[in-house]
Amino acid sequence: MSEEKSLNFIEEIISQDLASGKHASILTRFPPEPNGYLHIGHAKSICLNFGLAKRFGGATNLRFDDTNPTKEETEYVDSIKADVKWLGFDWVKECYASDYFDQLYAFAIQLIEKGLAYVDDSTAEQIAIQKGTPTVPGTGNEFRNRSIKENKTLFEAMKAGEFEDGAKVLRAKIDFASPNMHMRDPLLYRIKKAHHHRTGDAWCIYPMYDFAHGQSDSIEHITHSVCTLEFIPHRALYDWCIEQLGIFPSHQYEFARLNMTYTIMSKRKLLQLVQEEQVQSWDDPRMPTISGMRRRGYTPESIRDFCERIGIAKRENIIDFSLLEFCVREHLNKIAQRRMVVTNPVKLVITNYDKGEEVLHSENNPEDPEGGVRDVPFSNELWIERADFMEEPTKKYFRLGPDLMVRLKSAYIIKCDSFEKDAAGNVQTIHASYFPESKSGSDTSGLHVKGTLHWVSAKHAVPVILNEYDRLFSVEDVAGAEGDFKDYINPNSLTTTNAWAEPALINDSLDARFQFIRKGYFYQDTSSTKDKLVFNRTVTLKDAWAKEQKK
RNA sequence: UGCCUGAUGGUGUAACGGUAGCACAACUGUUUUUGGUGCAGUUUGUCUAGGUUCGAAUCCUGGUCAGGCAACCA
Repeated sequence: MSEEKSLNFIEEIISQDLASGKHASILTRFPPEPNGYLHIGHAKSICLNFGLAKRFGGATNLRFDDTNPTKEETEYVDSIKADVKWLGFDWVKECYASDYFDQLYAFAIQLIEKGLAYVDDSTAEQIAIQKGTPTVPGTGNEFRNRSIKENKTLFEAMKAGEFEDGAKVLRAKIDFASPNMHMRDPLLYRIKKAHHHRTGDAWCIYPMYDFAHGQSDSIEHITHSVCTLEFIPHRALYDWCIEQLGIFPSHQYEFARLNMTYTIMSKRKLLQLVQEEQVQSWDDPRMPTISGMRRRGYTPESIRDFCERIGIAKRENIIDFSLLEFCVREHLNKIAQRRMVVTNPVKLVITNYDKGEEVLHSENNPEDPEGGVRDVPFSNELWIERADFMEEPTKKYFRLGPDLMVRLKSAYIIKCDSFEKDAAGNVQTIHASYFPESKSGSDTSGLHVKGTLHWVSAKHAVPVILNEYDRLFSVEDVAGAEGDFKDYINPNSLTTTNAWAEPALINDSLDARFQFIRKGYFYQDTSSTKDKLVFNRTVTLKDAWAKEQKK
């Protein structure tokens, strides 16, 4: 018997609702506002909502919460759809709150007729003052006593465009003494003479979140409406609207949103980074956006795995970025094609190699026996990493140095005989001799070495550009840090370098995943072309040597 | 000094009155033609004070701490 994975608290509720017959099947929804690009926090919500439906045999709607025309754009709608699809999920219906504007308007009229909503002429400031404070009850005002007839006439006039923005609002008549601020006569509709990305200029009044979200859930017969913790105080109002309107009783459940170390999860701040050109775009590979992560080389599988591992609960959390990195490494290790790329090159001459050149073979993925091999040209002049040579090797240094031996990956064991420096004192050329009988795959030399280096043949190498990324911010808890979050931007979050690559990369497919041996996982950037290959580093390899060096 | 949430190793997350488990991180060892991978192992935890009980992370009471709650945003 394998142990079943325990249910999170929402799965617990659903399984009880199904068992008790409260619902025959479930319907969830993912309800983004199209005012920005989706980020990894949304991925958590997407995996939750679609995952719930998948697990319990239900379905999920994609619904755009587009009730604020001044912030929303079609560009965002398109990117959101692309991101959800890329993550591997399909919605049963594509919905828009704006599709319900007529229905929502009718609901408002219904409330007015029940004496539960009124038109208020107060200014925003007056309304704020009259609301009181969390510890002091609100007062309300004379507009609260308007007749049903007058309210209806006024609301119709609002819809007809007879008033300017801000001149009037529609409010629910609930309770100014409520300890829940959201129940102190919340706003239902406001006037905004703005162009909507879908309804154009058909409307000049738009419903507030609280008068759109729950009703949209209800109209679609959403059984379990899952949102984040900050909406807990809204639930009373959510339920109030549904009850007063007598419509399908959707229920809201709340879980803690995702926070991660060294990054931010606020759409507003993300937008700021884009607008102020701290990053290049929404899909800059340093961004925690789904599109940024895609461009950087993260796989949908690894993001889904991550969302599975972080779990769902109600307590605030901040997840180590290293968990995400673990997830992507774990997947990429299994699927990435191995290639050799040298970034900071130094010339290695094999003095006793007189064959000129030969073609060697190297496995594409040691994790995958079926992965096959590729041709790798070898010659007497190679590029190796400068960091792989030390004039005066320290203890535990397994690489090259005077009289030291290493294996060249998939080639031969070599021994360093001498080296030359330039005028500035930098090592310029390393001379070595090779052992012909140590050839990979048919090694009869009996030699054993601790280090294996990657290399490229100098005359066969092709130039590539590497974008190597570091964390976007220099502190763990960016949102919790004092002052402006932009003060913590890591100035070295992007390093672009020129490198030499083995020629196989030229013919590799555009969306292939690579591991550049001993360097990390890389993915071709959207700007990459055959003439100018550009790779983004998705994530480094674990580096035990770097840790050792710090000691 | 209102209301609402919440509190389990460094970080997450389980345990539904009965052995505090799992993952990541960290650290050992081992394997390895990637200082990668794999494998084996180690370290670290129930906010606090009482109470109920044979037995409490779990139930009760008080306290402490953290977060949220006021926008013509969602």
